[in-house]
Amino acid sequence: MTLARIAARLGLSVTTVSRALAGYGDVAASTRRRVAAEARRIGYHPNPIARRLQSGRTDAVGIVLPTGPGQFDDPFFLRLLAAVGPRLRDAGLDLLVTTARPGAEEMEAYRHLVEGRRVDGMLLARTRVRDPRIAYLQQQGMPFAAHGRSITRAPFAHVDIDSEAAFRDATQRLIGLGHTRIGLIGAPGDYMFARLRRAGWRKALAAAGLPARHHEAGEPTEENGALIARRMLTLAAAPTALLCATDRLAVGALHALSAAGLRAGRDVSVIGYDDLPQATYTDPPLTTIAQPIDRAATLLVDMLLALRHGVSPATLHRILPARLIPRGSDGPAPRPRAAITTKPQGGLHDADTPAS
Amino acid sequence: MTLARIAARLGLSVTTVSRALAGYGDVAASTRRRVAAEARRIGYHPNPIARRLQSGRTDAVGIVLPTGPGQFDDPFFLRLLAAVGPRLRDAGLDLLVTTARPGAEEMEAYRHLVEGRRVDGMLLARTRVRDPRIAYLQQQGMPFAAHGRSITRAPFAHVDIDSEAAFRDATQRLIGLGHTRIGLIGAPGDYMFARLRRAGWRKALAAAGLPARHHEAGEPTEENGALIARRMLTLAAAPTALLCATDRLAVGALHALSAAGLRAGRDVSVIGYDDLPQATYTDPPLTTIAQPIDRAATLLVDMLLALRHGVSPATLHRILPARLIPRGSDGPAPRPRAAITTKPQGGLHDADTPAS
DNA sequence: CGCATCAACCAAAACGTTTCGGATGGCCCT
DNA sequence: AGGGCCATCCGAAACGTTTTGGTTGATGCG
Repeated sequence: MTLARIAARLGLSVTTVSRALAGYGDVAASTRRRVAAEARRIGYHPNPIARRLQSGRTDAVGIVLPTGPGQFDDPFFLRLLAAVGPRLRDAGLDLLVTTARPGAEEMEAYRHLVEGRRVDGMLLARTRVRDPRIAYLQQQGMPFAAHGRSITRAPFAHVDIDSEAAFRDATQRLIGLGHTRIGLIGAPGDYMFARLRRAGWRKALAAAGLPARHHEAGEPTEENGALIARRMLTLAAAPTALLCATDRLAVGALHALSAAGLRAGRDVSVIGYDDLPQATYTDPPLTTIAQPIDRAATLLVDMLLALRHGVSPATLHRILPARLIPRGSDGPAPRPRAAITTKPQGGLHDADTPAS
Repeated sequence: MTLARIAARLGLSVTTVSRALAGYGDVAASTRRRVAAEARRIGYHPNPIARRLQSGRTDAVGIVLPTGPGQFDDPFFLRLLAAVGPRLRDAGLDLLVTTARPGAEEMEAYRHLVEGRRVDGMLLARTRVRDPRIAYLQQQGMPFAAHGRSITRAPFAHVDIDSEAAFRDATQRLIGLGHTRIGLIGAPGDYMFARLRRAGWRKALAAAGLPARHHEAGEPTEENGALIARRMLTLAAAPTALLCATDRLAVGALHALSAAGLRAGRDVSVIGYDDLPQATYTDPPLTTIAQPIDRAATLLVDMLLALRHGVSPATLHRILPARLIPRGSDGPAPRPRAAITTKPQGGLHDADTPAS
């Protein structure tokens, strides 16, 4: 199983066996063949540990999955893993996955991977506006590529989705459908994606001369979606359309609507973001925004490889467009008064009870 | 950053520094303190690669995530990762994640991890009735713990959920509610879990003297759930209850119901399995079966640790109970003829069109 | 014939750790 | 004084690879 074994059996030195396998020119073709044959015969696989010790690289990249309320089964990360997996494989890189709750535990996980010299590259996602992870990695000089932007002094390699444009377009679409009171069910403002989506929504409203009232944010869970939708719908001049920062929020919002006796897509329009598999199967099917996650994953890995080849992070950044997928949960604004009349104050609470 | 550096600075040998840090008794307390102080000062972290080379272990475990149609964003795996992460961390084990489509690519992924000596333990999930991965790992002598049973010659470490009992109970519950035609929307029969759930369903029906008609299986996606439900509901004596092997299938089934103008929980009962976060937010909320995934993850890691300590796989197996979570998608069987009358043959197709 | 050139091979060092088997010196005991 | 014991320390080997800087012997050439 080792070079030494092959060398002994063939009466060669370890050096020659190593160089034969590595394809160096200074070994006779006949010898190379003998070595290759013997290696295949005994099922030789180079010991990656020994190789790493000698090369000083780990050929592994790390990623820390956030766990905890509202995060831990966010399909986004699984999709990212699935997309990033094959590309890393092609590049001969292993993927080390750690889980951590955001906060202290999270930074400890990064330290474990970085200072513990377990990886020589990191992937990170769900960037925050000021992201301590990015600051840390930069300070440690650890190469990394991020899914998402952030506000930093020094540039860093990243791919992001132009979700600002996506939300601007979605908002304009709703405005085009006659909506004038468009609420935003957002995600916490320290997430960069949340901020961008909010900006898109705000700008579209501003451009149309409409006020950006009705904004509330929460961790992107169905529960929060339902909670916030419920609150918005009981407002005096309730929104007739709800733009949601994620599909999970949107699913919750849809639930709140039907519990309140409102028909999504008719009484109130709802648009989400992510295009989860379930989005096709809500009632009505969810109009949502799909992001090119495979493409983003490929780019992220490419950037990581470029960084290892010494390319400066400053040149490595790409913004990809998202795509709106019209389905059934949005539609023309209801006749001005109708929406308000349809919304029964008490009905909300009635409908709430049996569900609990 | 190395032992040698500390040794040089302190005028000690590498051996002594190593033993001081490792807590051996043959180093003076004062020396130990000096070493510890210096290590902290320069931020020493032992190089795991060097350690691995010398110990012959990798202190890493691997898991291969199935990707591909219907699999790739199955929240089950993310939940498993999240649950297994902290336990592995506590045990000082790294987690290496690979992705692969089931089939040839999958076995190659296992070979990469095992023969490439990247891990010294494997976790595997979604076992199949005859599982080539298990056969391979056993033949290679690689320790592993599986989530799920399988039919093998030699015993192997595993945790499983008693989903047979769960499905038996769920079926009995439906029978108790007066249902006599209970369909099963299953998963492909080579998945062990699919077989167990089907067995539970069958046995409960047999015990009640009811026929086990209406069974069809597909990869557990919403789409297949909808497809199969649609087909079953157009049958002559259509089932009044649909037991689904997973929540994703159930979500699809719910969609098919409402598209056909049938009310879930009244006209047709639906029960799922997994308790996905969305399950609370379907319309009506999905009655489902929850599995103790955290507990299973803990046990899996414990088993892996036991295996490393030389415990025989034969003693390592646990079956955990699942728990039915009643919500709104099941209810009393409709009055005998009513159900059939309510189900409009043509309405199905009508309802189908706008959704596509 | 003597020298340069070239093809083919190899010994040894290095990566950073742990561990085996001592070595050293001080102390107590007889 | 001599022996034994103990506390403390250390040299060297080992893990398996890659790389550096060779050596060897044959061939070509003037």
